[in-house]
Amino acid sequence: MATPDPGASDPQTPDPQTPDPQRPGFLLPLLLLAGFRTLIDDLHAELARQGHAELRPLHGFVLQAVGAEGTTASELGHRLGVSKQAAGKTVDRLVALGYLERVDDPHDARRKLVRLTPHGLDGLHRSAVIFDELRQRWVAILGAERVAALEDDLRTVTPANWFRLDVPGWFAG
Amino acid sequence: MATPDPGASDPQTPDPQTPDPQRPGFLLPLLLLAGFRTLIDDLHAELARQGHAELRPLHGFVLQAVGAEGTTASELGHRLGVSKQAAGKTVDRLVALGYLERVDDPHDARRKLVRLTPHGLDGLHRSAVIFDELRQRWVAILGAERVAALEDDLRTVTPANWFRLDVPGWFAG
DNA sequence: TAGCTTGGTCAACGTGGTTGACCAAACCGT
DNA sequence: ACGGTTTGGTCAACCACGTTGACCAAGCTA
Repeated sequence: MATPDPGASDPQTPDPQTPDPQRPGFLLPLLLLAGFRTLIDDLHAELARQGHAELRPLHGFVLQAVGAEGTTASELGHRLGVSKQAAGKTVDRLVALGYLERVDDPHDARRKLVRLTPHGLDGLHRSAVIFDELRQRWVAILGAERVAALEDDLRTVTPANWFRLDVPGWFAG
Repeated sequence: MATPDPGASDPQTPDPQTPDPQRPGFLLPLLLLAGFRTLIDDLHAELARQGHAELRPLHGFVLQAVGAEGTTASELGHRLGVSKQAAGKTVDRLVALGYLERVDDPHDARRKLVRLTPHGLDGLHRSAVIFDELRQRWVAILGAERVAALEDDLRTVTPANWFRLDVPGWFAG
């Protein structure tokens, strides 16, 4: 690593030229990511202001996936599209933060129910409210039709199974 | 293709079927993320088909950020919005994969230029082509005006500095 | 009862990020 | 010319989030 590498001559290009034409395809994913991250960043800035500074970007979706009724780690992994081990580790972290709790299932000694604590329920409700406010901010800027069209268009070009809408608990509370 | 989902995206239509009030704000970030990930997944499926199975989702943007002229790890971190250490580790991985190379800067013994190898250039060009094709696929589904409107709207609601358009090398080929 | 399936956990590892510390080279003001 | 500051790169430790594979206890079923 410390050995200098000879042979590199004339890497200097004082004239920054753009040889290729514009690639519009590169912008689309960036804009989608920017829109997503803008919402997420604003959400967590506001959540931190409201006493939930510990919540990481992913956690809100996990709380949403757990839902008011609770689930198991395996089912949670299925809902989130990750392995049960990954879901279990995420649950561990949220338990340590006080957002989730594990309780034994009296009907099945293998299962351990994952439930929202009051703190977790509070965070989930606040997330929903803040997301609604952020969407309203977009509506105020773009107009309701444009935002609705944006959502409709994205729903159209997105595989239907992306959201696992078949799984109960999503987007219902 | 577009499955009409009554009440899911229209806050003006009351849907007595759902117990809780609709939280439209939750859908917006998910749809944006779904659109982004759909593009990225399709890109990498196609890249793998074209001999770039090793490229991970992030790497295309890194290659784009490096650009044809090359940069340093610090500058790369600035462009990507991460620390110079993180950028350095990402460069390490891409060097190991044969997409980037490090050469000493003869004008400044501290700097180590990061440049695309021919393999990296090939991957970058293929990414650009595939992204363009994916955007064309969206245009075929939604129409050119809707896709353009979607991009315009996202640009409007996104902080201007998100893309670091001031930094040379971005989106210029 | 025997055997398969399911839910949870542990271990090892990979990727992508962070801070803090440190060093050498470059820059700059006296 | 010297000495202090800035800059570029690296190392180390750590964290979040994901993967496979192995394993075990409990439940289900032929």
